[in-house]
Amino acid sequence: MPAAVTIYDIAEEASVSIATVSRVLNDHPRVSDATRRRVFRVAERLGYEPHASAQSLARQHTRLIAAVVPMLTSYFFMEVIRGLQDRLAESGFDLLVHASRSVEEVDRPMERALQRGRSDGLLLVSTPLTPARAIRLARAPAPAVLVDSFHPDFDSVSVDNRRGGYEATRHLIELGHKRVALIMPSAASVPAAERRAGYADALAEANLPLDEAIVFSTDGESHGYTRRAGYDAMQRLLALPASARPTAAFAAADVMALGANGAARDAGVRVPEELSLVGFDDVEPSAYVGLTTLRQPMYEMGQLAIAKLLRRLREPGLPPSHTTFAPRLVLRQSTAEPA
Amino acid sequence: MPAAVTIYDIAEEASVSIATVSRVLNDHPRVSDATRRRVFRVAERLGYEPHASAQSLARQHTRLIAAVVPMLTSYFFMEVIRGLQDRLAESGFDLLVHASRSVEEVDRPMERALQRGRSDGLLLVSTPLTPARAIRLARAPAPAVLVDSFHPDFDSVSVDNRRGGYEATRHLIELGHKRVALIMPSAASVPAAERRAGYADALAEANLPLDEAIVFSTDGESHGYTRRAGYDAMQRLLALPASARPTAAFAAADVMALGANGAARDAGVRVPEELSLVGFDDVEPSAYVGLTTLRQPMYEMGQLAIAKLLRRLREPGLPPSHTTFAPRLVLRQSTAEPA
DNA sequence: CTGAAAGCGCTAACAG
DNA sequence: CTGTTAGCGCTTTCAG
Repeated sequence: MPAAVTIYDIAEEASVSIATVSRVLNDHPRVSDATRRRVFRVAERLGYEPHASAQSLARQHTRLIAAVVPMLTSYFFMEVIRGLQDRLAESGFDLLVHASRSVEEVDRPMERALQRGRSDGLLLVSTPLTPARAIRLARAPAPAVLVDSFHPDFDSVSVDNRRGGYEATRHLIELGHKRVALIMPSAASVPAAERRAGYADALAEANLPLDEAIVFSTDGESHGYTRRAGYDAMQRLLALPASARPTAAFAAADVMALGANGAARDAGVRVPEELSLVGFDDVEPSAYVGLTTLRQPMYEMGQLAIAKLLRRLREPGLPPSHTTFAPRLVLRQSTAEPA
Repeated sequence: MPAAVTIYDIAEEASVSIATVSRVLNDHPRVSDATRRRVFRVAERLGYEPHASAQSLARQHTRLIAAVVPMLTSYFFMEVIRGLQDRLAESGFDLLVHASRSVEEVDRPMERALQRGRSDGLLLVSTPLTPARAIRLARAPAPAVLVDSFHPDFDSVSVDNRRGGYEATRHLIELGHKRVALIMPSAASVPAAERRAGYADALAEANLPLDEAIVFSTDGESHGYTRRAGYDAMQRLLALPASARPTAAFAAADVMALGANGAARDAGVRVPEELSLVGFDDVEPSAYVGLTTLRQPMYEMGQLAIAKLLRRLREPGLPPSHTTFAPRLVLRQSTAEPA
């Protein structure tokens, strides 16, 4: 590898000082057109490119945005990240991705992302802001924006989970279902708990009882947002005596709905003829399978999150800005009137 | 934000020089246990953390690995990235992700990733190495490894596409199909062209003619790796007169197979009863849909790619190392004997 | 075992 | 308009 060319080399070749070189490279106004051109030509000829670390150190910022994301593999995060990327591409910032295996293990990557000189701003995705984390974030030099979670002190972008849970359940009730089950991940997941509250709202509004016997919640790693957990829950549901069996189910996450759908199919129970099913998220496979669900605008959430972060980088003094999207009911083929 | 603490602060508090502080922080052996302890305690108390850019500049490396990936959104890439991440997590390196909208637009992100002082190594995913790119990479200070593409001069990890295409087609032929269509993205895509070659191999081996009328290839953006393109291809296939219609199809990518499957369903053609279908990749939705396909070990490919890169960082002189995985036939419900 | 000092490559006053 | 000179925060000889 040929010795890297620095501004000193350019300065020498162009017979100017390094200060001048730096000026033209950062197109500072106070430079004569003649030298400007000369320096540019030399830089070009030598194939100069600035040294990122040196610039970061001198400028005291990195042009890097860090995203901390649990379980990178899920469709939800893919979409969010796609939104981030697209919005970021126009901005000259690059993306540093810190993934963790679960929501619990997010602190280490977060710590790394927060390290001095690592990045200019932080995106915390789907990570509940515990008091400890809030304190840590508050005294960090870089601003943070929350995606899919909320805290009064920080910019955030999220979705109205309670309302989504309500609409999912109401849709089922309006179709005529009197007994609708809830399949959900661990109640320790804040969004899940909110969706459950919405479920309860809809039931109450329709004067339907909330029967804990048909609320299937899952614990374990990744808060139970898995196809497997949905599959198991549906098996339990189908094991209920005919008299007690619900005619519909709201799964508080599409992955779970997909698993539940698989369990129904394996048990020979037809969806929606014998059982209606609605999910939450609208991840890609849901379209293939024809799952009715509540759509979160994941891509837009990612875009907006970056917009907010860039804005705050520009104007640090702004009060925290919160945006809550309304989830939208996407009607497909997994729901129908009860038999 | 409180003024950041530097090694100067620690040095002062601990009454030593910054050189000593630096030594204990990098656990250099030649330091007395007494001062070592003292410095550590002060650093701890002050909540010191090193400045990433300053370290990078002084050390002349970043502990960052850059991955350049087209169409980040696809499941294939997410799995690869998950492999990268998991293997990376143990290593102390962080991941810088550069995404582009398509294979063509990969040069800009690649350029950024290659900038001096940006990262220590590069992962080029699913990007054909044109001569120009090969030259660029060869004179870059950072080593690169290719994932899902090949070039003799660089480490690479890929899959035997030709063999996969061969096995997919042979599977269909062995079931008794005499007329099997090929649904593929643009032939400009190298992996697609290889899979097509495998398709031709299997046909030739069985003394079956290769009928260009039932080879449906797609052009356009993202090389046609889309659900839509698969859908359209299947529509064209189904529009063929009954006598000319194939009884099976090999789609050279799962996304396309999924789209094709949708088109069949929409046309009332049952899979596999009336038409067998096999895909390539084994992305997640394929399992939901029951698609028979050829699996690429995406996660493992990602892991291995990082392993190779870290290895090369350690031993730059090594000759290029190439690994080719054999795709594995995953039997599901989309293939059967012809009616 | 420890300190002084010279960088790493670039930016940004401050003079002129 | 341009050059000199301090840094940015850390690592690493080189002496001692």
